[in-house]
Amino acid sequence: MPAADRLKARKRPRQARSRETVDVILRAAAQVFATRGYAATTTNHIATRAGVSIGSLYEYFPSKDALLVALMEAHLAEGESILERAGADAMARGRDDLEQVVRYFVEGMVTFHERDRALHRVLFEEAPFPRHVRKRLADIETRVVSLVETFLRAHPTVTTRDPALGAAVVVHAVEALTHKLVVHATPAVSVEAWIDEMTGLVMAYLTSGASRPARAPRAAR
Amino acid sequence: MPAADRLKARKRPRQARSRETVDVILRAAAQVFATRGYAATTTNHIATRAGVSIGSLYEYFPSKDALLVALMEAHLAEGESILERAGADAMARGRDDLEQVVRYFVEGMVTFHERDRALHRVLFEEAPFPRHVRKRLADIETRVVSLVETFLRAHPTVTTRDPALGAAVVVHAVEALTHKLVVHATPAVSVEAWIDEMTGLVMAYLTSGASRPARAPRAAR
Amino acid sequence: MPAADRLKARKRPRQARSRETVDVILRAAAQVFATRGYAATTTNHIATRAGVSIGSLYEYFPSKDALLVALMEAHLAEGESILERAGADAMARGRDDLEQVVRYFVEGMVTFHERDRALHRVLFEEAPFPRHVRKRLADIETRVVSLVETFLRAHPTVTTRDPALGAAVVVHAVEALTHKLVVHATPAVSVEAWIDEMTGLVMAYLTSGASRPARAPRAAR
Amino acid sequence: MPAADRLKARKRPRQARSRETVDVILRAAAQVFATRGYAATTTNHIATRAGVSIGSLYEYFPSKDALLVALMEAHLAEGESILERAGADAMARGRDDLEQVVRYFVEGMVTFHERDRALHRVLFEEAPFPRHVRKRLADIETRVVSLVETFLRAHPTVTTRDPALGAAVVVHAVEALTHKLVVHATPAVSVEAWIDEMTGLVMAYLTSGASRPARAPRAAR
DNA sequence: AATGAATGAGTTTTCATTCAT
DNA sequence: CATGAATGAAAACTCATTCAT
Repeated sequence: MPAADRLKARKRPRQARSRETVDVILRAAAQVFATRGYAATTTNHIATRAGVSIGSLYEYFPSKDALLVALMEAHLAEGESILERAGADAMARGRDDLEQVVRYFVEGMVTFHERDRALHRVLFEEAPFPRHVRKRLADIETRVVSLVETFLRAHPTVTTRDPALGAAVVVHAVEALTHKLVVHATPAVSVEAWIDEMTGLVMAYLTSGASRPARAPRAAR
Repeated sequence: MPAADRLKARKRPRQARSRETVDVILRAAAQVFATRGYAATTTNHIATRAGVSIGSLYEYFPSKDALLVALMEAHLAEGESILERAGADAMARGRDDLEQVVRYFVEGMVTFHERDRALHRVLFEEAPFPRHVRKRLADIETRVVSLVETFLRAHPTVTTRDPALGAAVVVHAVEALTHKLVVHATPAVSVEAWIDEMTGLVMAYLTSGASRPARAPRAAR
Repeated sequence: MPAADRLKARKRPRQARSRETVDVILRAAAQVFATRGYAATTTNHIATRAGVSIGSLYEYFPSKDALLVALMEAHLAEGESILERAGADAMARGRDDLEQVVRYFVEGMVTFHERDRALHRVLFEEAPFPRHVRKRLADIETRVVSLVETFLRAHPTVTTRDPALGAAVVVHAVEALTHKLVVHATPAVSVEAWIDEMTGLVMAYLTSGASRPARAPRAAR
Repeated sequence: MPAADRLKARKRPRQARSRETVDVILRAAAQVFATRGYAATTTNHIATRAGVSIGSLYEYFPSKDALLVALMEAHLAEGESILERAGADAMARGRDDLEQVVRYFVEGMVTFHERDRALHRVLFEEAPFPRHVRKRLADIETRVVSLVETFLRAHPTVTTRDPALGAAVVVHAVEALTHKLVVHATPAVSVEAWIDEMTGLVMAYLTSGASRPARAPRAAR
């Protein structure tokens, strides 16, 4: 098999039966990866959990990593749809209320990360992804950043001087804080409080005239 | 061997020669883990790179993971010392200048993450750490958070209503953004600009009267 | 299924459509075996190449090796008919011309081997044949040898003292040299030149009074 | 591992212990290949037969085929030394006695093939050799052919018109007939009688003025 | 202490074959 | 009869770890 094909799913299943099998396998893979972590997961574990023979698994996925990639693709697709919905909601509620828009964005991000904490953790912290999947991730992030940038430019309340940089800070800060919240759970703080704080953080940043020109280079370390 | 000992380094080497060997092995381990990733690294690779026999490696480290743990310990120790120095610098320059303090903190964090990007990445994104190491990490973070909290409480300029929550947001935001910056390098933006932005973000947050009481619970997802 | 039946073709197909299917499968098998070699050939490759489902293939051939046996049977049948034709030609042109007879025999052998070099190679050099197929091969060879022996006894020009032994030498020499020529192609020499040489070799042997009584046993090795 | 290295032996063993291990493994491989055939042999069979762990086997041979290649190399080396000795013997006994020289050559070939019939059979009839090993074989054959050619040119008794072609015929005929004799054993005929016949065959060919110019092309088949 | 040969449990993966639809 | 999804035994191979020297 060409090395390049080792990450793609193998068959477009045609019969209903096999589409079911693919689903069962993917669900099992999500569970097992999430529970045992990437390294400790074996294809046999997944097949067993799925109640399917190891042969059937390889019928549809040519390697352990192909399963991971399939899972990631599904996860990202879900993430995009969640964020789109958040965007639509924000517009509906009125684009004038900056804080409301920010809040929807933050909530969307949290929802996305919460969907399946454990799986998310494996996908983003343990999995050895190939270049093209990492690229896909970066692309999505870039797209979100430029959407936010457009929004910032259009909005009168925003005082950020460099909207491109500002958008990057907002998106990454929210993404990273959410990741932290969800993945390395901080049990002391409620999800709602975190959402408030993130909203506050972003609002303060956007309306405080931050994003100033750089000062003196930092001292040698 | 009791399972618990499998992660501790085996010998406190007393003779100079032994200490050298341990260093050589650790340096080799850092390089190989960073280059090949955790899973693809074998103990034999490390031994070979270190110019030491596999037997000698096991003389000092009882398992592959013991190497990783040792590396992490060293990395964290370095991190702590960097942040301590940043703290001292900040105090020296005058605790009144809030922005300067924040800036030192941010710079310290960036310095820490930059030390060895590739190794940092392996340690924090790929490595399967045991409970007690994860705990050690969380403890350090908690310590830093409460230091920051104390500082916030003491500082008159800070308007944050809930200093505990505010400290957590600040520490995690800076940590997470720095991680993002360093590990998933964003080549378009200079390190200096990022430091400015993070400083601005934190300053805006701390001086804007954010950290308000929570509002209505978010809609069902 | 009794093990003994695993090598026989499964159905005598009676309907025209079935016979066609069998042919398609056999042709595909010949191509795939010849191209990829025995070990690297899978029954699925053959079914795909034949444009037939794997289930249908097993409808007609109970195992991978049954395909090989069927191919061999067909190959041998063809070989026998080629040699028979060569024999008939020789008789027609006059049995007195010993050289002409030999030449026809040699040409027949070359023709047989040339039919499908690649398949021939797989069948005779790679394939793991069961006892009864190997026996079938040996039987054919024996039959040819005894035909040649009869001819040698009858022919006045032949000086060979032990016609049985002589016939074996002639048949095996021609067979083996032809095999060499065809399978491990010697591109420098033309097929025609080889035929001449083989004819010359056999003629010289048959008319030189060779096949003498054995001499002293050879030295210990 | 680079694909190219998968056929080379892995380690030059340095310690005496490991050289022994390599020998044990090779001997076991020869036995198992010879007994079970190429396809039915597994690396575990070989390791078990050798009384060695599978890991040790892979310590020295990176693949099943690497074992086969090593065996072939050894076999060919032995073959060359046998034929060299035969050549030396022939020269010693007097280069004038053509028949004696031929006989030594034939005996050398038989000795070579007889060394280990079963292994020889596997090596030459079943084994899927890579290009470079096949090349090595062809090279040796070519070398032998040109030695024989030189001899034929020098010898006054030889009437062959085209010594290059004649040499090829002689070498391949003897090689192929011997192969036939030894591998597909013809139990009815004694080895000594075969040696006599082969000697007679070659003598007749060399002294009969064969190797004539080609005649009319053979009829279309 | 150092060496490196030896170990073998454990993984991934293939593919001939079966059988429900 | 045809289909192709499902099966699972079996094979190659790896690598953390041990231990005789």
